[in-house]
Amino acid sequence: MSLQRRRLASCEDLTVPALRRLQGLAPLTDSDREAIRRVGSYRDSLPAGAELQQEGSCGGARIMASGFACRQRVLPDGRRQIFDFLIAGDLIGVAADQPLARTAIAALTPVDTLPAALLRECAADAQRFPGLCAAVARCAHEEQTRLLDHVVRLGRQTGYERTAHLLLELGDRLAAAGLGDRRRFPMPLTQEALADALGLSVVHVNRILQQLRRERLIELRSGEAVLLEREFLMEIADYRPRPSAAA
Amino acid sequence: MSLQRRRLASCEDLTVPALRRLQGLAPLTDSDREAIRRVGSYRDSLPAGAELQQEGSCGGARIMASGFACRQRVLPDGRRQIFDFLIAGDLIGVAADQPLARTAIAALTPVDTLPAALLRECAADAQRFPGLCAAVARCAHEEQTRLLDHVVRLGRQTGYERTAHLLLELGDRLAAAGLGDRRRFPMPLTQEALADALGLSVVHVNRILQQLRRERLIELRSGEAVLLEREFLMEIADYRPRPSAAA
DNA sequence: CGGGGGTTTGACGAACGTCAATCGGGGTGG
DNA sequence: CCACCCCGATTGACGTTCGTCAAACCCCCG
Repeated sequence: MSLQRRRLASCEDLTVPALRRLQGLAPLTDSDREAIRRVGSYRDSLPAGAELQQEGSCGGARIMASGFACRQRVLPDGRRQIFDFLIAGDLIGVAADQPLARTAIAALTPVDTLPAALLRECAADAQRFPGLCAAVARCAHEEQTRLLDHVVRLGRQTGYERTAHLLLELGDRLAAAGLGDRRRFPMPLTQEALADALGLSVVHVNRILQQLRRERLIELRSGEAVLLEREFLMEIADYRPRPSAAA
Repeated sequence: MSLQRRRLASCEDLTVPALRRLQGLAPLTDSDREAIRRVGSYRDSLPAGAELQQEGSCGGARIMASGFACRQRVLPDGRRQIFDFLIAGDLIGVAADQPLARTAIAALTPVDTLPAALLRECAADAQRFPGLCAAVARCAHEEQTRLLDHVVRLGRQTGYERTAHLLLELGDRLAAAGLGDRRRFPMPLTQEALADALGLSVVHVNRILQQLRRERLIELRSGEAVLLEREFLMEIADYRPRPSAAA
């Protein structure tokens, strides 16, 4: 495995996105926060393309600290379908019983994860870590909600609508993780990754992006996306942010 | 609501499909079986088109006794996406916490359901009803697994492959519920329902079915489907039955 | 004998995929 | 510093899949 584990200097705290994310899902107590902070002493770095988890087997619990990954399935003839993207603050293998949690996971960019075996224990102890438990449940919740949206996108929207919808969703999620805001956020995904998520070909995704640019609805360059006309995009895509609760 | 509740004559036992189905999911004890049988004293009959549940709100717990229903979402412009079909023996609103369980449910044919509030309580009491609990969990499990398969179908398979895949899945499920076998089973779904599940237009579904018929891979008439070349269809659709466990 | 919902068919156009070539930028070795 | 290279982005040409419109058909049922 091309995995690199490093002890962290205390200055670079990779638990920040996770804290921010989980706090957005449920109110956290001090002990909740402390439990999350404790997992931040090591990180595992993986290169783009690495497989974080195989389908079926559920690896150890982890927190995404940086980079982009995806849940995916690869067909025998090489076709790939991406179920969902994973970004900083997302939990892996904490609510490990459901099928969605057992999909294969692959790194789309270089990825840092924090091994979080502790979290799994804490998440089973609702007495001492009420906020953490709620947040973990809500995270699985949101994943499933996104999967439902994904089905509608793939089944009943055009490529143009799908693309707009996905960009809006990514913007909201990244903003919730503290990476940029809903209008402007990091977008290091290749058009191939987008295509495999949207059920389109790379060439067609490229043309759709060109069109969105020509129409001055988005900008997309050097790893950053700008949604110039966010409101209009929301209409096009029939995008309605799902309530994420908490405060 | 166009709901009709009737007391049942003891001769027509509508719990049979549920018993058969749940037994296939987990070994049942006598008390498990008894709990299931007890819900069978009333049935609610709904006509095709009726809404069993609205999106978001999770109605009372029920067991599908007969007929076909579906989980669905309708877009503001009228487009509809079907997430999953519900058949005899399927549980509704028992594992009510996950988003998938809170989708809208509509009857596609006349449907009988058994009000099963009792079941929800039993399913929370793992001491007295171990098999029931396991079966309920596994039912939710299978639903999510089917949703993942559905995403792959919609995103990465052609209409032809999708259709074959869905027919195979329906055959396996109906056989597990004791309705026909995997080669020959009831198929009262309209082509419009198939289209809304497969993300295709009615016309295109019709042409795909015509082709499958011309190629002598299936027969489909008067509410019954026959998979003439099941093995070959499985290859076409890259269909692999998911392990359903138990015995 | 109508009527209505579902199915089937044809004609046409739009959405999307494939193939292939080119372009462009960042990294790397000389 | 520069040439090279590689991966991803872009573009054009062309073919297929799939959607839409509209009409006909069929069957079941009242």
